[in-house]
Amino acid sequence: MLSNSTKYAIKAALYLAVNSSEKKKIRIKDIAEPINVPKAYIAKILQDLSKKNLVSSTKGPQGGFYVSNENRQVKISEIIDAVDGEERINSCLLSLGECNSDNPCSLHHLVYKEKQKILRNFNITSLEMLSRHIKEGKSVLPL
Amino acid sequence: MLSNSTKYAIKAALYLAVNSSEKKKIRIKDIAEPINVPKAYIAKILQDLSKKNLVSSTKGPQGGFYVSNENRQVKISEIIDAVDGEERINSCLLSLGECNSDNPCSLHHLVYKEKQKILRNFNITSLEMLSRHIKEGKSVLPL
DNA sequence: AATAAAATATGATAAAAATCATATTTAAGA
DNA sequence: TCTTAAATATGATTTTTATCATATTTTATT
Repeated sequence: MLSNSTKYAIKAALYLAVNSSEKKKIRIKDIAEPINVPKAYIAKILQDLSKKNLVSSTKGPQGGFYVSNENRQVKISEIIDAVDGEERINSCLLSLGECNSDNPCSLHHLVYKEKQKILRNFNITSLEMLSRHIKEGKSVLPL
Repeated sequence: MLSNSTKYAIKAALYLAVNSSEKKKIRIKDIAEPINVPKAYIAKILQDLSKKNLVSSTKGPQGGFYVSNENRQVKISEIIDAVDGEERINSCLLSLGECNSDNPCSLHHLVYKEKQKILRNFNITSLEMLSRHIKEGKSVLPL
């Protein structure tokens, strides 16, 4: 459902949402370790997210990655789409080109309602909401 | 969510459910073309399914693959588990080792109810049910 | 201005998944 | 019993994904 890269992207973005701010930037190496993702790998992913303005960064001494107040409104779906592309998560389970209620693949009716709900949840849930959740101890940022 | 191999496995099993019987076996090459999957690739997958008694086969002239009446009761989940392993579809979205309502990852509450429903649908839906669906024109076996 | 600390850009390597090829085994039919 | 048609077993190749490495650019600090 989600690629490894997207999982890492979400973990990193959430880590930043919980631990960083405009005034508290975090260096690659200080992100990689707590979320347990190879440094060079998460660097590349964060660079992508930064270029797409989903997280923020500054170069040079005292630089690093962080989430701005704008970034806090970024939705989970935006991160997924940025890393995996919109195709992947929307595609038909059996790879039927146009799969919808008028032309459903054989598994369509087993999943489409639930899939719609999940996608909707991704669309309405922001980094801010999840980071609050984590800070309140209601969920866990893995590894 | 599903690997390519599992998609092919489901397509092939459904093709057999619709078109084969104990008396009408179908050769690899006559399956591969209509479902649009490379011959050698679908051969390997069907051999696996056959070894696990999810579809049936006989060697030699007049041989081929088919679904027995028993096979018709095989559930979609059995095919998925046979090809991808049970891990894949059950695993946490963020790869949290033990992810459940007591120890939820940050995305858990966005997906778990819907995921349970989908898994349940896979557990209760048989090849027979889907092949009837297809024969009635209510859904489409892709490609 | 010079230095050093950070991200950035680019690309190389490794691992996994998908795809392809072929020699072997089995069983029907002549 | 011989031939032939089929699956089976095994493994090679290709493509994609994940991972690692490094030279370049930017910017704060001295």
